[in-house]
Amino acid sequence: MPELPEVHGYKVYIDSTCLHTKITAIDCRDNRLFKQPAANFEKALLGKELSKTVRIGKYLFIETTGDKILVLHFGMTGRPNYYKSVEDRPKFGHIVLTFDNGFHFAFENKRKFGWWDLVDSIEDYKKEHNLSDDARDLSIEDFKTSLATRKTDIKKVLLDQSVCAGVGNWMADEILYQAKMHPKTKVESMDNDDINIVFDAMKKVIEVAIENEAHYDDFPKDFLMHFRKEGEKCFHTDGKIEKIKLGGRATYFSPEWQKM
DNA sequence: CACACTGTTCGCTC
DNA sequence: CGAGCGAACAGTGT
Repeated sequence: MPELPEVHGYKVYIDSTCLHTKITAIDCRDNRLFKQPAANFEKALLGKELSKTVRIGKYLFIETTGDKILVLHFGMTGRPNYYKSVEDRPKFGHIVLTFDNGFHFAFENKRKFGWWDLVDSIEDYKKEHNLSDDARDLSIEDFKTSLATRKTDIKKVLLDQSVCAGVGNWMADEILYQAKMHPKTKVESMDNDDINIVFDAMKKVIEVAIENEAHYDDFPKDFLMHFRKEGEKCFHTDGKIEKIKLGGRATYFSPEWQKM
């Protein structure tokens, strides 16, 4: 669920709610969501303020007035929720920060694949975890360099966070639909034009999704998201949408529209 | 009820 | 060392 456009929305949401207010409490119901001992988070956050957010792909870094930078990953089912009264704590709000204005920030995470970490440097973290530049800012040169050494299906490569950080399963399908390219196209078989087409489609999908605040219903009519389901009708060909497994993930595409 | 679903990480092979 | 692959992870929804 939360891919680049959603996490972008979460960043905007957090920027407009949680910054520049002192943190007075932190509560975590399940320490497995913490990549470090809970005491580290208390030490790094209590009495501090969140000051600035930086998003790279699906990772959200939150700088603080303390020494540490908070890293949030929403996993597959995460979202932020800023609320006023204690009884409004959302059901899956497993981690909650309380601010000295009385409001609370819940890190909702239904399936607990999300997590928090603490780091000293965003740049170091990006290097250690092999994250590319955010797909929204990625240059065509870097994209081409990444693809040059790859020998597998284009869809799998699009999902690689060291190639275009932020692209997830639905975006990869949408990018390839917009690019009229079969998801199993081998990267090594793609020529320069093919790569440019996929790159441009990626940029288009990102911007359209962000403009529409990742609200799929508002996407243009020719976007796969409206019929991304087995047996549905392709907007262009009226052919049926097919479902296959690629890299262990459900992949939807229109065989008549997307050629190898 | 068994399984699908989602993204990252780990362990393994080459 | 780096690419590629598949399993593991959690737990709700179907």
